[in-house]
Amino acid sequence: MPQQLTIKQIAELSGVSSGTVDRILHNRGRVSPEAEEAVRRVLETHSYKYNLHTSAVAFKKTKKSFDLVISIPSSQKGEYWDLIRAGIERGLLEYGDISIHSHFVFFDQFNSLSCREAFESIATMECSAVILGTTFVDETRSLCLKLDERGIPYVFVDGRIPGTRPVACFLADQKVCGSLLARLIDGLTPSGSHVAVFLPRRVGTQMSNNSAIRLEAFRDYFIAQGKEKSLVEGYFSVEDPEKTEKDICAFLESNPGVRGIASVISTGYMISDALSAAGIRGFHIGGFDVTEGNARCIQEGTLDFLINQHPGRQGFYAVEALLHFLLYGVPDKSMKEFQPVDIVFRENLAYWLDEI
Amino acid sequence: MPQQLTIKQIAELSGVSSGTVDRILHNRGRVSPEAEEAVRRVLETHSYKYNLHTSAVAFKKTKKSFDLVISIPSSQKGEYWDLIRAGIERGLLEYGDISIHSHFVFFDQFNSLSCREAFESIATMECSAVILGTTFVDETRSLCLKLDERGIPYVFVDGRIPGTRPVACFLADQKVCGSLLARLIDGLTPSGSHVAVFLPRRVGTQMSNNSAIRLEAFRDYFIAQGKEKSLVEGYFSVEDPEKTEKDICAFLESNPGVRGIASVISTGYMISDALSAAGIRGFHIGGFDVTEGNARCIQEGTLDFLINQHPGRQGFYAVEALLHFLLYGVPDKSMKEFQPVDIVFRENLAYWLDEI
DNA sequence: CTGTTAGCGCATTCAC
DNA sequence: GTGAATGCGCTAACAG
Repeated sequence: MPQQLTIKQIAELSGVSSGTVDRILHNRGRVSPEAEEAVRRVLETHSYKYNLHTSAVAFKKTKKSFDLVISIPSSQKGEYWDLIRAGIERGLLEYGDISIHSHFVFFDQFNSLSCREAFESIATMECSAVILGTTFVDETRSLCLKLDERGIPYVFVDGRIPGTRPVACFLADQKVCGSLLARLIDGLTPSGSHVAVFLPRRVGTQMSNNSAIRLEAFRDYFIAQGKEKSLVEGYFSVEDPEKTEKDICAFLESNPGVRGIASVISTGYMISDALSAAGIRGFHIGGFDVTEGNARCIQEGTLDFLINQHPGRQGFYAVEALLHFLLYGVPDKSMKEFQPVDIVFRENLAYWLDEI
Repeated sequence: MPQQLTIKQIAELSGVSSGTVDRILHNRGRVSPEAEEAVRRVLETHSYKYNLHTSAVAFKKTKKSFDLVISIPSSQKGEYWDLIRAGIERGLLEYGDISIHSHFVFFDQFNSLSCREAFESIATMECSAVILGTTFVDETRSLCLKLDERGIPYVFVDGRIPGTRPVACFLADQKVCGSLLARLIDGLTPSGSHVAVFLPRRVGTQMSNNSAIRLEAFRDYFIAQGKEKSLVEGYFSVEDPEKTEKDICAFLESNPGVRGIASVISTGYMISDALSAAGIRGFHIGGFDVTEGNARCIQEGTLDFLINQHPGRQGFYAVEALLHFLLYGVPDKSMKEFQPVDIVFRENLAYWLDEI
């Protein structure tokens, strides 16, 4: 058990004061080269592990208070973005001993104008840091440029935007998601049958970047498998259960070879519900994320599996990462951008239920 | 954001001192009913959230030092129990600011006598707490009774023993493990083919309890599926690659319908390696845990999937749970006995590689 | 039984 | 550019 040195001990060993060691360890500047050299030499043979607890305690003294602005899509209770929101709230609660004022600005994930408006209001807002749900690329980039100018740090949840400089981002590797979706639905369906991948039908909206990557990886899997099983694409309305049902029934009628259905978005339960309502059985269905609707269908047995991006954790980590940066001025190196995805069947659903 | 009260603030509000509030909040006794009543009344309208950081800092002052005894099976590097050991070490390191002396006592997981010897030596050992790998039921129970008498707390990793009183235990739900194994291997193999479940062949050892439960759940799955796919059982030597190869080749020759192989223990990679060595292809294989050997085979593509019990996390949590109990005198309510299992394919293997 | 208080390790302030 | 001093909230020891 190697004895952990404290700042004070390092100070003694190197013949400087603890204040100086602190300045060196945290790159706060205003140190002479000699002092730095002396401390570096001690650090070569001894290890310093910064103590989260005492550090947090000491920070409290400053009574710093942060204004966090969080802008993510609005969402029904128990749906994807609502789970992210809940994760963010958990983070705020967990770090409740730091004084944080949070301000949520929601926008419509299917309406770029609504996002633009939200982001424009944020651009001039007085705040310490921002958490952004990355839905619309151009709007996000435009806001980030302004935040960069103002020196306001930001983190992304559920995406990454090229050309921006976030403190951190938390998302699932969408290629992995798409491949797993393909692999699992392939496994569930008999050889020779067809597999359908379903996309949301929506007027005037382009597919989200995440869905596009998933879809590509999904296709790649089937291409790599050769022509053994063919892939067809369908669209379904996510606005109205009756329209969904009509879309899906029509599709399945004109594609009789299909046995497996994969949804690249988190509203797969709507497909299950549509089939149940129409009294159709015998299809295997896979989707994304342990949302309220999906969990119900898994329990009912009308949905076979989910790829879970763990949205709550993404939100939680976003808060953690941002606070770390606000407190220490540097990103938390231990945090990983790509979060693991869980594969969820009925058997192991229970582990994730307490998040919805 | 509801303002969190500190102990001092509660003390002021209820007209007692902070020491008294601390005694009440942590059930340390020696308080008058009146004081308790006054504080309870304040707590009805205000919320107190105990501050992990300051608490941890304050504890350091006491310079309490704990002697932990950890007794788990010995294991090759990168194998199952070695990953648990590594998780325990990570825990000890993470809490390195608390002074902990750890003492490992390894035993042979296939030799109950070795376990008995190890546990008997522990029974009289001077220590603050114990972590036990639950391999042999009778030996463990016998030790726990003695520890109970001496008031020494203990936690289990990888199991649970009826009739004992551990502070916590960390394991995967073995029924879930067995069902998932069955479901996944079923999905990978064509209908009409057979599936083999492989058990370790070992002289004079009964199957471990975990394996037995997995096997039962595995069988149950196929029984519930009807007779569509039949299940056969095979045994393989885990001591010597050549014997393994001979066992498996002999088995597959006499069971030509088999297309899928499931291992109920974490040495599934030996099956993959045996098939590779024999130049046999075309089988789907599933096993347990992201061990070194299994991870390699997943990457090579000779093993299809793993059910990962996350052994490192189990070990880590064991340390956390024990320290929590040692410091606060009560079990950490937030810790769950059943840990989630991960389903691992080649696509998402990367997330777990840094643990081996 | 109760109140008071030292000090855990660190971040910050402020004389020097 | 530097170091001494302060206090974050809590635990435990101790004096009453």
